[in-house]
Amino acid sequence: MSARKELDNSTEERIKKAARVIFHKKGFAATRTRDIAEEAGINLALLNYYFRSKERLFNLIMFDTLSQFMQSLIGVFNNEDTTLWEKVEIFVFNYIDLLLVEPGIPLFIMSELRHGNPQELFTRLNTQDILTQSVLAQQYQEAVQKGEVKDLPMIQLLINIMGLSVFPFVASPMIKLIGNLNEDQFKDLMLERKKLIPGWIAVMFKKE
Amino acid sequence: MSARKELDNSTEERIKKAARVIFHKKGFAATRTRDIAEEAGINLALLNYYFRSKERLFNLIMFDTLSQFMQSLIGVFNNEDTTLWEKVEIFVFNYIDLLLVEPGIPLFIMSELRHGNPQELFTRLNTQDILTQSVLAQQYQEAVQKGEVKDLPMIQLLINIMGLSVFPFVASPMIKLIGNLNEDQFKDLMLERKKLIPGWIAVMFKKE
DNA sequence: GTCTATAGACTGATAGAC
DNA sequence: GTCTATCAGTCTATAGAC
Repeated sequence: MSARKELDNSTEERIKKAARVIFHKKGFAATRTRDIAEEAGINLALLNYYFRSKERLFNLIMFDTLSQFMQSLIGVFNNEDTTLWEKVEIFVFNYIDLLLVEPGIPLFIMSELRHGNPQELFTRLNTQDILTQSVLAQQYQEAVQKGEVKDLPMIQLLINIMGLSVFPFVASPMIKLIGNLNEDQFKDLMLERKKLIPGWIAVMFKKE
Repeated sequence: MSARKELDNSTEERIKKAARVIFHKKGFAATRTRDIAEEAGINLALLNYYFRSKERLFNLIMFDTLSQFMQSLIGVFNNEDTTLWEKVEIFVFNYIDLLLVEPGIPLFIMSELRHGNPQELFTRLNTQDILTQSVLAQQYQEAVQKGEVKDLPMIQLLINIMGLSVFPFVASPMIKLIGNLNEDQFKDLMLERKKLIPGWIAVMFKKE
C-alpha cells in the first residue's frame, strides 16, 4: 500500500490506469478487455482475477472519472473566502487546466453515462445537494436579491460556465478542422479562453 | 421514387430510419445489426442485402446527420439580407429548435467521429471554406475593423454560440440531475435560453 | 499471483429456398 | 426482394497448471 496513487505500481493499479486510458478513448462497447490487458502489460486472465468483469472495471473507472470531474467543482464552490466572481474565475481556470491535460474526460462522461445507472451514480456522489447547498448558491442568491445580478436560475450560470469552458474540448475535432488549427494552436486558443471567459460570464449576468 | 423523404416508405428507407435511431442512441460499437433490423421490422439478411455491411450503413447515417447539422448553419451564415446579430439570433433559434426535436445529434456526432475518417468527412462537406468565405465572416471582419466588435478570432464567436446552445443538450443527463429537472422542465429551460443567448453573445463581443 | 488454453456466448455476414 | 438457417470469427470469462 503506497501513500500516493501515482507511485502505486501494483498490478491492480496498472490495470486500472490502462483501463482508464482505453475506456476514455474508445468507450465501453468498443473496448476489448484484451486491449486493456495489453496496455497494462499483463495477461487477460489477470484482469478478471482482479476485477471479475469488464462491466465492474468500467463502473470503477466511470466513478473515479466522475469523482475527479466533480471534485474540482466542490472545493471551489464551497470556499468561504472567495467572492462569487472569484469562484467563477478559479473554476474556469481549474477546469481548462484539467482538460488541457485530459481532454477526453467530458466526452467520455457524457457519452458513456448510458452505461450503469446515472441516477445512482450521481446520488452516490451527492452532486445535487453539494450544489444547491453550496456557498456559491448562497452568494448567487444574495447577489440576485441585492439587484447586482440578473434574476435567472443558477442552473443557467452553471450551464454557461460549463458550456464556454468544457464544450470546446467535447467539440475539439470539429473546431480544429473548422478553424484549421493543429494541437498546439488549439491549446493556445483554450489558454486565451481562460482569460476571456470570466469576463464574459460577468457581463452576461451582472446588471447594467 | 417518392418526392419527399418523409413519405418514402420503401424498405431501404425504413432500414435507414431505424439505423439512424439506433446508431444515434447507442453509437456504432454498441449497436447490433439485429437491433436495427428489429426496429425496421425486417430481417437481418435484408439489411446486408441493401447496405452490404454495418460499417457502410453507419457511414451513410453519419454523413446524413452531419450534413443536416451543417446545413442549418450554411443557409443562415450566407444570407446577404441579414445583419451579423440577426444571423446569430436565427442560428440560435434554428439550432435549439432542431435539438429540441432530436437532442441526440450532437453527442452522436462528437462521440462517433472517431469512426470513419473525420478529416475526409468534413472535406466532403466543405465545412471549412463554407465558414471562412461566408457572409458572416465578412460582416464579422467589417465590424471588427469599424471598432464595433472586439478584436477576437471569429472561431471564438462560433465556439461561444455553439457552447451556449449545443452544450446543454450534450450534458442534458447531468443538467437534469443537478437542476432536478424533468424532461418538460429541461425543454422550458432551453426555450428560455433561446431568448437569452443572442443578447449574451452581443454583450460578450460588442465594444462598450 | 500469473500464465496458457479453451469454453461458451454473441455477432456480422452469407448461402440458398421461395 | 424477403425470408430461415447457419457459418466463421470474435470476445468475455474461466479452468487449471505453475
